[in-house]
Amino acid sequence: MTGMQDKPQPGDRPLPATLRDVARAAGVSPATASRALNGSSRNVRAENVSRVLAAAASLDYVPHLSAQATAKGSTRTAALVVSGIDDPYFSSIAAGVAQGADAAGLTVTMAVSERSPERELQIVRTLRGQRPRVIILAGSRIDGTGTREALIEELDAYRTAGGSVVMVSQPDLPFGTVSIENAEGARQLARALVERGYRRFAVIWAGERIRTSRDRYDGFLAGLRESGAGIGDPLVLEAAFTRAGGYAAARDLASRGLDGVELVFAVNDVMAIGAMTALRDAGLVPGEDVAVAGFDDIGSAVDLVPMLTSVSVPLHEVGLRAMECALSDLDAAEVVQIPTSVVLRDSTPRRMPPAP
Amino acid sequence: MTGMQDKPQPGDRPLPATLRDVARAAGVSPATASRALNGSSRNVRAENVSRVLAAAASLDYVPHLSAQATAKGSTRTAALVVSGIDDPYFSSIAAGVAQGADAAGLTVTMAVSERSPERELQIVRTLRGQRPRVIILAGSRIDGTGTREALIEELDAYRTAGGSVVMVSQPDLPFGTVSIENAEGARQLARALVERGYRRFAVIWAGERIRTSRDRYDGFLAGLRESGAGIGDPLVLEAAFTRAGGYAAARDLASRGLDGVELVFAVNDVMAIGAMTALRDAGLVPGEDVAVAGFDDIGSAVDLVPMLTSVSVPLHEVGLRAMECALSDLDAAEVVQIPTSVVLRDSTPRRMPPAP
DNA sequence: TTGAAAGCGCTACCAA
DNA sequence: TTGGTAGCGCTTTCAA
Repeated sequence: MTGMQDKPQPGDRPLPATLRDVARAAGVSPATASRALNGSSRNVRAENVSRVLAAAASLDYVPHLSAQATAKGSTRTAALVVSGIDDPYFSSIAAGVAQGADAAGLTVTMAVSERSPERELQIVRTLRGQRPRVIILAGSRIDGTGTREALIEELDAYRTAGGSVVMVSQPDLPFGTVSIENAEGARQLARALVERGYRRFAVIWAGERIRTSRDRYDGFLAGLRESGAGIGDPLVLEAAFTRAGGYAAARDLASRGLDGVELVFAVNDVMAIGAMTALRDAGLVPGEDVAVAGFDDIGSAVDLVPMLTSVSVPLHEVGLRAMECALSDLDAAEVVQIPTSVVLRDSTPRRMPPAP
Repeated sequence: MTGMQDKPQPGDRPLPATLRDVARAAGVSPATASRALNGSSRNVRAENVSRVLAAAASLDYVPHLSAQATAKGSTRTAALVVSGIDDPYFSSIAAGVAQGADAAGLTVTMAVSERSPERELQIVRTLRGQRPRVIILAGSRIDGTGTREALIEELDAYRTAGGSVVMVSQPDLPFGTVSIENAEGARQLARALVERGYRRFAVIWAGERIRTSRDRYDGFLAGLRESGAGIGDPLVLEAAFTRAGGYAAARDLASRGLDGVELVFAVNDVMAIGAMTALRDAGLVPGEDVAVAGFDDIGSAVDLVPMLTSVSVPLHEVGLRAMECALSDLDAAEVVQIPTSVVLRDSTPRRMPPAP
């Protein structure tokens, strides 16, 4: 014992400063301090404003956002739900969302559903408790899981309470949607490929229950059929909606000697990338022995060999627009169409017609 | 006018149900309702628990997290700061963090600093107001920006208030750190490459001010020097810490005819990928005309042609461990080392010694 | 322009 | 085991 006092020194503040501390230090009431810090500071005497600001600075005051939220009844946060963040598709969208949120002064909370509709539903439920200003759902809808109605109900309740909901690429739900022209993009891709001379196609998709997968598949098929006669229905391979899925499907195809397929269309780029690697692993040269095309035009498409033909989707913009839609409080079921465009590259070289 | 009443119907609840509503519906006090819903429900009669639960369910009650947070003085959130989310390095870490947060029942809020230290500082400040349980900083430190002290001060205040801070790969700050063995990994890579027969190197880095860049560069240099005589100092190219940076640097190198360089080491994979594309665009074949190596071993390294030699960093695990460290409240400046390992692939084939 | 006071929705203490 | 009550930190009437 040295006789030293344990009593905190005057400047010792173990606890973060509260608004009351600031008010006291500035010699004003908490009400005035509050007004000076955010409220329309028009009605606070300039001198007091600076006193409060100075006090806040010297006390290292940081407003307690939760307290603010309870008092005001609203937060400054946006919630984003993705299937998986380590996927170029979602991380690009997330980047756009983050940018939009930042511009609007919102904090973004992110949740990962791991492609499970049940998990997604549970996430939305938790999110509701957070009272975010907006909820953006970017994961692709999966049909027939029985969670659809529950999800709609949950989101409806959220919206009724004043929140705004925006879906990315799921126009069949009754909410504002940033919709990617999946079918149309795939259709144009098919036509462009036929024009390049391809006739025998394989499509790697993720089944009809994944909305995005189905739309792109349907569009591709439509494009082929429109292209006139001489084009048989494509060989259809179902696989997981991931790189691994694309790899597995293409490996199987290769092991069967390609079945005469000239071009493999995978319904997204990561699947296409997996497919290209699988083909190479099977001793085939993508772009020469068999062409490959994808969808999304993720950034790395141009770093592949051969560069990947794809359908360009401005993913970053999709995220940004989703945020903007949410904030501009558009009509419930409004749909913003994001156009896509075909980008032909070396993975689908022009094909010489076979000798007659 | 139809004479219909505007008065809300009995079951009409435009506002979200509050705990009081639930309590009332269950015929208990708010205190009991609160206990039934979360508090150690040991001391609530079973019958009341079920009454409350039923009432909550029927009213679609979702607890107001902000209110909870103000009352309890603590939240269930974790904050993650990254340089940019659409970068495989950060999105993999983010995935790990998200998984860890999920396991701990935390919500994660994500902020993007766009590689600006000022922005990062400002983000941390805002984050503090959120009172998250943990803050994880994953962006690489940039020296000499004058924000270092301010950042430390901010984080210290946060920690004093009970939060826990974990940095990813920035062991020079006085906080818990998940440290990647950057120097050691690069050193071993250099040795392995020398062993494969390479002698003339170029290094594409992002300058000494970016800590990660410097550590990897230093390690690589050390590895070369240890490898004995006959190895000149590498050609050094500085570029942005991005794919575009790698592209630009390699383009310049190629336009100078490679200057005799046999292998280009880029201090991260995205730079290496950009470099490979630049070399190809210049008519060179990576892996044949010039070898390329990167660092991080991001997932797509095996989808490149040639497959990219790299130093493997378990990024997902890094994120997960960061979360775990934060939650296990380890000593302030504890450092968890994440080992790295060299992965040799086709982009650096064994090199035949030149004819004597 | 200002301050007192009454909340916001929830938790936690203290008696009962 | 329960309910009353006093907060948590902030905002926002309502008077002064």
